[in-house]
Amino acid sequence: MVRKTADKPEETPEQAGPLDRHLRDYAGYNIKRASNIMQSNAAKALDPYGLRITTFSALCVIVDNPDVTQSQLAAALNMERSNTVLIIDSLEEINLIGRFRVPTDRRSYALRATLAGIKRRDAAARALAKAEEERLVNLSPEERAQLADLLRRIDPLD
Amino acid sequence: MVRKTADKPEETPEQAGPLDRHLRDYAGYNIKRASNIMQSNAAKALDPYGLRITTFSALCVIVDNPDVTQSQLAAALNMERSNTVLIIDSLEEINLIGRFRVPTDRRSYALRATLAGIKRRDAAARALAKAEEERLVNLSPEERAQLADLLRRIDPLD
DNA sequence: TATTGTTATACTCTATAACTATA
DNA sequence: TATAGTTATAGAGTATAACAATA
Repeated sequence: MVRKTADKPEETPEQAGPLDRHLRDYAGYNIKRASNIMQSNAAKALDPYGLRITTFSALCVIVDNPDVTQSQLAAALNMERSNTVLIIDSLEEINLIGRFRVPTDRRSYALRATLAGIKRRDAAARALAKAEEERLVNLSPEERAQLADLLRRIDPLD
Repeated sequence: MVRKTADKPEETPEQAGPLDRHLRDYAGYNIKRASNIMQSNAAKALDPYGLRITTFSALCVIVDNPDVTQSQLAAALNMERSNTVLIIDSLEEINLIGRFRVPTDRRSYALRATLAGIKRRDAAARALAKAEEERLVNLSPEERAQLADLLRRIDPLD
């Protein structure tokens, strides 16, 4: 790799401002940065409960929707069916959920949370809500609702 | 793995609404979903220019800040120094940027975009802006500014 | 001692293709 | 044929530790 020497270092940048000033014009860049912060914050909050963001999300859907199938779960969380398998496996291994055969369609499994799963979800959900609360302290309730609304209009969800 | 049979399938869910209704109360969940959409949209827009999101972001910073160092770049993009290396490598391999030794501090490299790098950045930036425009068509200019402001208050940036 | 760039490594998330068993 | 779950695999992003060269 041939590397030359900087013979004429720029004394002042062409334009003032932060190094990423151009990127800040992109909604995707701002969303990604905020998302990274929220994700690492959430991961830290969930870790004491033995859950990652993906396993917590799946557990939430299963607790709230008894007998949901893996395909339905994948669709709800906007992920590939194949990627749900290991997530479900790890929740089943620690006895937070169970797979049950559906008599009327033996291809699919009905997923149900155990009592331990429900308790774990509830405790983790409270911890996560608290962690988000601390992180979003700069936003009023109205602003948080507004943020959710704007984001929903990027991702139609339903 | 012992799997039982669902002997009492729930006819109706405990509560109405989408499967992920509980998760939608979390800002992190909504941000992540919107972020995924913006990211895949951006990746598609940048692909024809031979750039990924990470290489485009780095190229942007280098074009706008001649002689930036790798450590400064890492700090600006909120990433680890070690992870900039391969990104810089790939930009250098296709001759969009160059590493130049700094006489006053021989530990660091000054990064500079080539003419081709500047042109590639400009073309890719236009394509990305257009792709975002299409994706954000449901948001007015005021709402986009508001979104950026709310996100910035989650990620203080400066 | 501290910093810059680097290498190696590992973990997670994501995406695709192909397989099986059932429908 | 089509669908549900599964397996294998690969790419990308992210994080940590340790090293050489330099300050």
